[in-house]
Amino acid sequence: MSKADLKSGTSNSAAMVGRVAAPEHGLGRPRDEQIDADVVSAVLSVLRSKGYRAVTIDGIARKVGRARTSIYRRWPSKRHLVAYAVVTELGENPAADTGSLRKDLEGAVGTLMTGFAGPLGQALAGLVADMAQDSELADSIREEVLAARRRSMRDAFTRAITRGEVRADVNAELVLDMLTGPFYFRVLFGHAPITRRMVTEIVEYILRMVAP
Amino acid sequence: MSKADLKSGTSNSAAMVGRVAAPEHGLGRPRDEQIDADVVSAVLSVLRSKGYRAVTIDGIARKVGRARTSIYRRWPSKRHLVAYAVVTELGENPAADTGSLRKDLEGAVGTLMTGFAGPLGQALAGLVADMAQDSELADSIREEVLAARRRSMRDAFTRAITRGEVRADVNAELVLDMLTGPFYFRVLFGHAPITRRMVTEIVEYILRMVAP
DNA sequence: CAGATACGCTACAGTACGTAGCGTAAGGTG
DNA sequence: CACCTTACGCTACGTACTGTAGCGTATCTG
Repeated sequence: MSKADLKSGTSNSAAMVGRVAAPEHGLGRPRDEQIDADVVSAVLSVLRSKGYRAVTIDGIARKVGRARTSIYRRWPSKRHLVAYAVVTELGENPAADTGSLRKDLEGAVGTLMTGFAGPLGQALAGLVADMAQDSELADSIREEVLAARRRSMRDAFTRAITRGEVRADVNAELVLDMLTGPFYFRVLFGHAPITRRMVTEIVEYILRMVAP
Repeated sequence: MSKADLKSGTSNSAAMVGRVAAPEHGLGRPRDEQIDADVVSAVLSVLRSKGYRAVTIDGIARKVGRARTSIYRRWPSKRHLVAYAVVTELGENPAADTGSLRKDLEGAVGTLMTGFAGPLGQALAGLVADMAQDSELADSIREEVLAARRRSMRDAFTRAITRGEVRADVNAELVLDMLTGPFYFRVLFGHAPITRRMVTEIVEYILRMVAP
């Protein structure tokens, strides 16, 4: 599945975080791909250093030395742009299968932690607010930020169940939320730090919880 | 501790979600308390029906038939107003002590769930975004929305430890985040519903996890 | 009565959003 | 080569909301 095929308000089937598509018949002056790359990296840079609110279309345009309209040609709004930038940087999430539930989970949760240390962590609060008023964007973000990780972790549990390491009747959705929810919770509310130790500790607790 | 003693940007010691204080010497025309009440209830009503973004100072003022300036006289900004309204409606959180850890937790988590079904649930995403760029407001909200509940739950665990129902070496902060984080997670991302069954189930899982 | 503050009103300055129109640039196709 | 089409940069709008300021009037205390 490639990115970049979600038109302004026209979702086809699966919600996606994407750019406005360029025409397909190949006529006319082609898009300057450099602009896409520069804009995305400028957004990530501003996110890191000053947070979501500091990202403005005008500011990004000036930063990359382009016209505001060139940005609106690609993304219908600021929230789409930020979502796209963050998802692009997150990249794919390979579903690890180490044969050990503990290692599978530590891997998945570890990459989550790493992601939260970057622009995603800075952007998340703003994106969550945008999700609350744009259900289509909400679908996209749930799909591209949450779903892939959840699938791989769910699979890890399934494998562990067949190996007999985990009770067969666990509520996987709830367990996944207990496993990852605390990271989202902490990054959004800032009441406690997110550490590497937290990763091993929470996995330890989850394992104890789901043991037969 | 009474509300209403946090001036525009001047916090005294403990961060609070409050109004701008009226003068104390009793001179001059007194504030019309009716305005405070009307404004707060209008905010809660708009939160319920249309969400955080739909709350605008101008809209609230027109809805209660008052001048915008009368609102700014009481709250320095929209985010303070919304935070105040939500916290006011949440009310106090009595730390239950039923003698049973299970019941203590089900009670505390149950009221959290109930709160999320109301205006707080609608406001949370917006408030989280505001917290990210206003550290003073973040302190206030952490204190008034999270801290009281956490304290009472922490106490419940402490009592359970002395009764020998819970391992003495549990990481209370982490366990609390595993207990409540999933609710925040779901209300903010909407990937799964928050149900009454979820309350009993998550408490069940937590109990299994912290058992000696 | 004088002093002090609240209230409503109007006006303003600022920020950001997203849209529209136009001249020019840069590719394809006949 | 002319022609079509689209991208780009620019300028100008229109909209929405924020938060502040000044002023006349209302309402309290002493």
